[in-house]
Amino acid sequence: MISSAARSQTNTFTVTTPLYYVNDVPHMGSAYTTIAADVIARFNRLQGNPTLSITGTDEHGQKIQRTAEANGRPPQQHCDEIAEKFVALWQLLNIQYDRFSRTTAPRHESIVKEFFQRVWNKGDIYLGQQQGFYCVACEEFKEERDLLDNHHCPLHPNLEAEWRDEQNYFFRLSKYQTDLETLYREQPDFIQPAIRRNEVLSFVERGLQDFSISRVNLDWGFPVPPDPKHTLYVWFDALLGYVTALLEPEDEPTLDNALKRWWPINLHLIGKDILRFHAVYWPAMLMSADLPLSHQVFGHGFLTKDGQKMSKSLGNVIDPVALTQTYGSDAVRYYFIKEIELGRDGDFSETRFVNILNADLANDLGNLLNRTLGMTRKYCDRQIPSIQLSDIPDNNLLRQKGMALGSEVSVAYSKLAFSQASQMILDIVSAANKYLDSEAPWTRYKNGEQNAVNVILYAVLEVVRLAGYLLAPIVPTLSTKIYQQLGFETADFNALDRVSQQFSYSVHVQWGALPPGQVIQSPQPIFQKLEQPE
RNA sequence: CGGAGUGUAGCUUAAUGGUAGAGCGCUAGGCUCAUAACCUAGUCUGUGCGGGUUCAACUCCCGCCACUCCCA
Repeated sequence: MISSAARSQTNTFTVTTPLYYVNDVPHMGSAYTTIAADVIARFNRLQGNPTLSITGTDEHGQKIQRTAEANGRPPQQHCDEIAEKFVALWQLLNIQYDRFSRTTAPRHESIVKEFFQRVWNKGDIYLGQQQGFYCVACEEFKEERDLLDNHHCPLHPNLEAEWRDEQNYFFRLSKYQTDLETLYREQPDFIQPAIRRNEVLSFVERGLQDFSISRVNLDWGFPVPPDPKHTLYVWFDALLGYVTALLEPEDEPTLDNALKRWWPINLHLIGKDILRFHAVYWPAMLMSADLPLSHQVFGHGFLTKDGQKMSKSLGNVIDPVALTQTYGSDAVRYYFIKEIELGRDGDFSETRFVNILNADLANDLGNLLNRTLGMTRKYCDRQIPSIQLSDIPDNNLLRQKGMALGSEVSVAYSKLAFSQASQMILDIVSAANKYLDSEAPWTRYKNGEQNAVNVILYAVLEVVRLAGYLLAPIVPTLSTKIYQQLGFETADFNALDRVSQQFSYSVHVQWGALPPGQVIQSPQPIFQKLEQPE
């Protein structure tokens, strides 16, 4: 949960996705993390908070070097090509990031050097001997008992772990055992959700060991400053990519410059597989460098497809590019945000995907707007009915729900309970459909009850407006269409800095922000129904 | 081997020990303002398996099965 304590005084909000490893093209899991991060970033921008959204790519390490070699190209070229694919996917998914941090960027090396020096001066780095089997795919040393009989890593059974006996530089993680335990105790929200926190706690309780932060026989990475024969371990440099990302483009790459505005980071949104790096190693590194810690690490769940783990060998991976090209960014964003509770594992089924989108966005919400605008055009001369808010009785169900909705949904967003937020919004939409049916404004119009018609139509249009506004972090393009058809012609929820001025959160999250008399546009479907694949 | 978690209808999911609800899907009826939509009803007769505690168990206890994660 992002409590108010987890915000800095100026209300700035800094969120990161992982810097994705460029070993392969982006997969659905990366897209999922990034969508969620984009939603919380957009929610903060909508509220008018200065927001910095960070993503990027992690490009060093032996695995990258070897993949590039296998493809017959220099590592940098390989990284460039893959990074480009990430950029393209984020654009396709309508992700609004502020920084795309690449760990091969020259300015990143400056930050890493400076940070390393601080930790070095602290005496937290020493030269030691590391022996063991090394899985290049994991970029980790493995205990022999954890390997399969043939010395293959269980996670990468087609790859033999390599015996290494080498001098490495180590980071004194063990020194921070107590400080970390204090952190987890005093700041219980630091790791979310609770299940992930427990995982980390039991890991730390067993006792932390220093970890190796350098490799020899590896060129693709930054040299260890005091000993260039060694190359810095990929994770040490990758985590610092978050810091480099904070630099303004024109800044000199120094720690001071990086940390002056957006530090500390409010939220690291990650997949549960890289929890330890973010919840243990990273805060310890920051402690060593005497820097304030990030406020929260949230480890979300994994995705399955049709109930099965996705894997290349099974050939059942979701291609996020193809999916988005087929169904559009709003659809993809909505499905993963609404149908899967962040933090729990979730399933993707294409049948379900199409069903849910059609039911929620085309039928319930889209058609609600469409039918109500149609009546507004016919019964109210294309204008939002001119009523006083007080004309809607206190016991009007939509009014009651509508007045409560804004703050309830805000709380849900703040807790990263996106699924709950969208569910509450869809609930009021459903209530509006029932309301229309029971009030039957088409009959009342024929009976000459114009005042009643005005009240009914206003209440329903206002529900749609409110729903559109509150859904904007999730389905910005859809929300834009809703606002424009309601007569807010310049609305564009993909331009949130402007929206937060023009349609301020404090006003538009309230019941009754729809201006009576405003001229509506002709109704157009805001979400075309999707078709089931063959 | 150890530790943690999950298992509810065809699918996704709710339920301080107290009538197992909802949404999607499917079927029928209604309505006619609407994107074959919406509303209502029905269907779906489901708590992984076996014991135990209790007036009462999805919930607590024991064992088993299946799946997931952690074990540097």
